[in-house]
Amino acid sequence: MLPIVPLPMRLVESSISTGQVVKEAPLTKGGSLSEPVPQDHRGVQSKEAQSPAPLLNTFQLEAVALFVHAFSALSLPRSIGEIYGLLFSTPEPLSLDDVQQRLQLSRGSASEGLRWLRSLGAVKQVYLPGIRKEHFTAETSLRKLASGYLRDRIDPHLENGPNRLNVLEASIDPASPSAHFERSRIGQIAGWYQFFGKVLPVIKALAGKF
Amino acid sequence: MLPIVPLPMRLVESSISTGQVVKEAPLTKGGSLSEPVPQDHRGVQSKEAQSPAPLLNTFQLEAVALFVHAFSALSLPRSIGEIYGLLFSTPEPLSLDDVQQRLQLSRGSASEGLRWLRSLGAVKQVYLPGIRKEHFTAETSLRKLASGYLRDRIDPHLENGPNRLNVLEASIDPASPSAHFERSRIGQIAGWYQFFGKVLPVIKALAGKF
DNA sequence: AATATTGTTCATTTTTTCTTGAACAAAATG
DNA sequence: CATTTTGTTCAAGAAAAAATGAACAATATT
Repeated sequence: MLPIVPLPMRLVESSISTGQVVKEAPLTKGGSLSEPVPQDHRGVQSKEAQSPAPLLNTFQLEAVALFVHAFSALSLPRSIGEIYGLLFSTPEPLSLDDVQQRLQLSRGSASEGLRWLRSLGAVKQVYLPGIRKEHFTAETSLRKLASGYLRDRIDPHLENGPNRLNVLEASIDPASPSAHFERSRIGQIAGWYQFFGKVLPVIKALAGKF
Repeated sequence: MLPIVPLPMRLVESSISTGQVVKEAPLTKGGSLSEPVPQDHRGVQSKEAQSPAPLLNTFQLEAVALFVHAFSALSLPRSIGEIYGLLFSTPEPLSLDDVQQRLQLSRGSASEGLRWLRSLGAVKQVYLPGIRKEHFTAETSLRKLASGYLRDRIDPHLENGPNRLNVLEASIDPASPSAHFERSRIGQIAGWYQFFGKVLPVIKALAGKF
């Protein structure tokens, strides 16, 4: 129940404890992200991989593993972590096709994952002159990452706060012996909302320095 | 994909927008948590419900709905939110059986849910003299709630930080043209860890005041 | 305008997570 | 020490979430 510290490991298994660098890629069909091809640290070929192995270098593999793991702390899907990790660890902007091919994702996952990351502000579009495909890079400013996440996933909950408190208040039967207790609970929740209203801006502000 | 603001609604549907108080309880078999029985705001009968309807009063129903919703923001299962919501909205300590019956949960869910909440520090055991069953109440101190959550779900990730950075560092091929870029990325991540190391204590401290 | 390229949507399938309930363990009672 | 009461565990089923891939839309190219 409730994996406190989930350890996702479908595409890539981090070498964090072993020292080895690469494990396997148990995909439905596809091949491994690292490959037979021994040491190949070319950058990113933004067009087509020609013969056998479009792959990730060891740094990219580890980065992907790291972000999959970190994102899982927020219960975000593996594909999201993979995409962000790849973009984060790659100097050049990548296209949808690049992402899809290198991570062996479906087109749908790559598209929706990129869209989600973009809407959060975790991925930026880069316009390359003379190139039709959209390209993307990772946003690495903690301020933007944090505020995007908080804005999309937390703020909406807080905005409903006052309304929710009213509903709770209205649900109290004044004739009930527990009415007093219930009102005190509402006060408790109101305090929590205050707390979040105070602390979220602080977090966003502090994040600006990193 | 990724419900930004999920709206769980299996047992209880909040009346937040409509003004009505209670909807339905589409359980596999069980009945509604509120009942035919019109207005019944008795407290909590800590022993056995005699005839037709062990139920929640309107305040409890709304509280359960609120916490199910709030917990879903953290991707916690509905049963957890229900249990916490019930304990939060009930003056008297409740036993495992109380919880199970009132929320129409399985024994397993109630037991594991309570255990998880206890381990987090969100639920306290209350020893009642002369009563064998363990009884529980909700912990409402934000400091305890927040620090328990952060301790269990976030801290472990941060503790691995240095190790993960080493792994990343080791994965860089110094001969690669991207080695410089990769090192800068590692610096970036190191900064993030610093940030969390700074901000988490601040959060815990601020929470102490609520 | 026909064709080719690029990107999104969404019904299905697959995977993961949650819930259930019965079997089991532990502790107290008579 | 047999029995009852209380609580946990875990295999199996149900539900929810995520991934897939083919159909579709939108845009650019010739």
